[in-house]
Amino acid sequence: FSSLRKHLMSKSTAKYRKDNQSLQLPIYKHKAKLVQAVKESTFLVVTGETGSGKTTQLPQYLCQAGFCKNGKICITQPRRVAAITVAQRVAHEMQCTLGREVGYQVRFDDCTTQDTELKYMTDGCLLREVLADPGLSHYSVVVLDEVHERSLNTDILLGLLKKVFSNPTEAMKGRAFPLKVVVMSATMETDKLSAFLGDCPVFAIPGRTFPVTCTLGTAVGPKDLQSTGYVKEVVSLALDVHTSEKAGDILVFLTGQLEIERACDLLFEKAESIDYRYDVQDKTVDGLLILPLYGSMPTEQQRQIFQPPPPGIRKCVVATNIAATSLTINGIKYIIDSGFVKQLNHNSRVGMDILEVVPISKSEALQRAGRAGRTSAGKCFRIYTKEFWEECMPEYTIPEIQRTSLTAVVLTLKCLGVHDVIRFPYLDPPEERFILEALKQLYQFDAIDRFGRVTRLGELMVEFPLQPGLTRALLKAASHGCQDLLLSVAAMLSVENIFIRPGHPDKQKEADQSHRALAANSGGVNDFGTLLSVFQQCKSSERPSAWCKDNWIHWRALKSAFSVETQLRDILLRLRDFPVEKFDGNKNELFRRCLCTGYFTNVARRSVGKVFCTMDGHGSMVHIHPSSSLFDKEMELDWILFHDVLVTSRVYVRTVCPIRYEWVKDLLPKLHEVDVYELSSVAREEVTDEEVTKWETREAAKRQSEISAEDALKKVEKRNNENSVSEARARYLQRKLQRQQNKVV
DNA sequence: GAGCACTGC
Repeated sequence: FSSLRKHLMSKSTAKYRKDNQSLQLPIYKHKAKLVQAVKESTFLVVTGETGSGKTTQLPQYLCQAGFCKNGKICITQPRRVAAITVAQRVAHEMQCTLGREVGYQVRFDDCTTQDTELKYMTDGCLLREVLADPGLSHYSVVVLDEVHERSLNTDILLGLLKKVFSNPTEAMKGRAFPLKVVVMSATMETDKLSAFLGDCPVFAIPGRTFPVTCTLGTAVGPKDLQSTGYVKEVVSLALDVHTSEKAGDILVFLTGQLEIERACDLLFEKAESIDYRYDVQDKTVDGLLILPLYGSMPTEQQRQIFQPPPPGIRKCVVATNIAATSLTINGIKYIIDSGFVKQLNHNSRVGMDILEVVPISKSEALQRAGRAGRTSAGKCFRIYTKEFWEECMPEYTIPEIQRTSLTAVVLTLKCLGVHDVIRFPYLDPPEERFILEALKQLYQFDAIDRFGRVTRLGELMVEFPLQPGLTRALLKAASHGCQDLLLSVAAMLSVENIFIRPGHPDKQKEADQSHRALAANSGGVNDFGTLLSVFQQCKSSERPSAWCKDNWIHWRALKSAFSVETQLRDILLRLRDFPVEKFDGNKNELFRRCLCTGYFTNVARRSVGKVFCTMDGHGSMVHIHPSSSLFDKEMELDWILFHDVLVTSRVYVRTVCPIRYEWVKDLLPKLHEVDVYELSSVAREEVTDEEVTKWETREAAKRQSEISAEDALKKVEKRNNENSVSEARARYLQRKLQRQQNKVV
């Protein structure tokens, strides 16, 4: 006994010895009560601002309290880097090797072992795990962190966990020990969270941040909702701060690469004209270091941002929203907030995703301001007026689940046995038409049947970390034995843009020329083929990174495409269980036919001149984007298929491939045969066998009067484009006009 | 005749 005791004691002192830092964290005082709270209830909401130590300490407390005896403790994060860095820190604090007692799991990187007790992972990873093990049998505690960010995956996990306990499934009953759920969030909306989880207890931990004084401005009012004139304002404000405020770095929030480059140019121009001998009040500041920061920037260049500036020099980082959550820059004391953000919204009226500039929410504005108070008191200068704050900025950002396409989510839920996807317990339910649209698309892909039940194909599809359309095309290819072609194309389409297009006109020409050459080398007939060829050329080249540089291709993006391709290939090998179909034709045609199977919702036919009309039931008028190899060849085309849509001065389709009508002839009527309201009634309730027979009889009757492809065509072409796509375009044009006027002044 | 924020599997 004594030796065992000794062993345990040494374990607790060596393994869990705290350095002074963690004892000083605000959470430490609440340790006993927190552990008690977790013991006493199934759900617990823990709130605490940045600096409270909840992410690093709470899991350790639970581990020490014996929660690891039965199973692991997992802590989810919305981002990869966060999962990895937090795990590293906790492993260091517990003085153990990363990957042993403390580990992390993110896509492509599983750093855990059988013995891992604390597992930090991305929310997406846990969701995949739930698919394989709905009872979460390996875990004793599930901690959802950063819930206030409302990431799509976290929202789904939250609903699933609630559902599991409101109506324990077989999987849960089979558990040997109870599961505990801790939901951690910054202070906002905690009442709502607690109410959602059956009025569970809320535990508040004080944060350790410094006060940030905020001031409103005059540059942007309610009338300037679409204005882009704010760049000039932001620049002059930054210079004001620079010349009148004490030492401390500046962080400016803008919306995109272009805006940032323009602001940096302006800043550079003006900062050069400052005479630092006389103008600057704080004599410790001798100059301004201007640094742009956005996601597609090379990683090396991004790293520069974190270097402390030379003595006497003030750093001014001009960034996108990437600096709001993903990256933390030390030493920031001043924030300049434009009040806008670029956001991808799904529009179910036209069935398209539209990237647009919108005002940020009040909570987001607070978040931005908070970036100035991490190490000392700070100041935040907002360029918008009080009226703008009150009238144009919503309280909270609309959660992702309410503004994205739900096709993949609905399929995941269905595969988890959630039949009624409309009445699933969402913290914030998405609009019903978003769900119906998803059901319709899944039906069209043959992933679910008319009764909303997952088909064999749907079960296969859910295994792939891809957009459903791409998965569908890939599985079609696999059944024809030509998966190699689609594997690389699917990988290329699911990573960030691989074509580099620099800002300087000379280099732009050079890059465009390289890209055109790449398209021509691949046969020059379709953009999907170009992607395939780029993938193959780079992969077989002796020095792939050099090859990318020569051809203006993002090496970082291509590297991830290689990993994705390997992963997809592994999944395909593991499944192997799909029907094999014969096809006698050439490979090029087969390739494009497979694409049609996944993209028949993205088909358009040329109507007048260079304008194409989509066949998705909305009849939107679209143009081929100038970056496409088919641009300027429109008159030779009839039917096309495209990967995505971009709304700017026109509605553009990108990544295009010519197809033949015969290939989609049998698929197109699918777009019109199913009535979403029919699906809706099916979606709401479990279907009995009796009902199935009833439906099948009806369906048989329907099939006789089935709508022909030609009818579908006529139906679509009648519609015009008076919808929100043109609204979005009008907004873009207005912005452009204002930008031009701004330039003239 | 070009204007793609940020995540994630």
